[in-house]
Amino acid sequence: MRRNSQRNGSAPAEPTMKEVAKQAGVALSSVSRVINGHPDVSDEMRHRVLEAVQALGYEPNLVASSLRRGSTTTVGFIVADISNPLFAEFSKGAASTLDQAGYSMVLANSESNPERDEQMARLFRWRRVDGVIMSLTDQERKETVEELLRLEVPIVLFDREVPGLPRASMVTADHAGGMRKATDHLLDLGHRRIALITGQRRLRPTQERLKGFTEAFKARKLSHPKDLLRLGSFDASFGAAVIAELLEQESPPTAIISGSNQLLVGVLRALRRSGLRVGRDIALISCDDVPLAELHDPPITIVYRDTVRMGELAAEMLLELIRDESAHPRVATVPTELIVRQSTFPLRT
DNA sequence: GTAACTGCATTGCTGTAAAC
DNA sequence: GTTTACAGCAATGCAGTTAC
Repeated sequence: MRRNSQRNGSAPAEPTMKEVAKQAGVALSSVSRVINGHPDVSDEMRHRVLEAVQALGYEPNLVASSLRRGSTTTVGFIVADISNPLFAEFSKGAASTLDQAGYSMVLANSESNPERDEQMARLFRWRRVDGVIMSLTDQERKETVEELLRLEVPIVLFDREVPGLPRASMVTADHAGGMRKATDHLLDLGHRRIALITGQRRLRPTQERLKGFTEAFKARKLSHPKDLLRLGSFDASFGAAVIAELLEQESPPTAIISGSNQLLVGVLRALRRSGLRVGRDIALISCDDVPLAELHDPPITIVYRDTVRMGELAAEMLLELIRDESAHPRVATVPTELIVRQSTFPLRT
């Protein structure tokens, strides 16, 4: 249990606050006040303590501090895929906000495995984190929801909705609005055979995107092409398989909307295999701005959302719930924007 | 099986000294 | 005598370990 290993007979001992107090000739509580910037400390006391701190090379023990405070000043962060640039940006925004507030972030990768969502949530409960930010792979999985209910700390969900969690806020994007803009853009260009490929139907972004997609058709009194809807997964492999299958159809799509940057990879692979060129043979819009979309030749039109800001918002909302037990959970929605690039074109009839 | 102890830092409360 | 500023004591947190 002791971290002062020399007391166990091996490496050099790390000085404790008690030793600093002894060296400075003051009480332990005075050292604590100096270390923590308490206002009721004289300059002379501060000087003596800081001198002892320097002489001994004392560094605060956060484990001991957490024990006394009942707070680890740590936030757990569960992402579905650590290699996804979307989550990298989201994490960046959250980490920077948490850092400014004196909190550390512990990142866990669920590998888009719903069981790991549950395991990571349990691990964070055991670690006594002060709050959790997470992007659930399956927002309806019973075991995961039960584990989240056992977490007695505030939660902020990224783009997911789990009814019944008492202290859970949500940060999301206007997916319906973004999809409506993307669909309108393609409809304006004359496309009618528009394929929508996105994740599982039970996930909130999928439901919202489907809503925006169908509304765009409805507003023009057109029926949306149900045979071109493919809802199943955000994986590249799903995107590739679905595009290969759609292109085999008697009446293939003239335009595709890909629901994620990972799907986009699969979509592009399948299009390349089929010999179709984006922006010339088939129009393509993707969701979320990643380097692939911008650097692709031609650059790909995207539905943009500020994921760094989403991360910042998630952290701000979590800190609100951590600091104020009476604070009510809330939903923050960031706007979406269509960034038009050369991957779409007027349909030649 | 269970009570006592351990690690280490924080904080409420109290005491003391100095200033007015 | 009262107020203010500051310092110190002692209780406290909790999970693992040790002693009985």
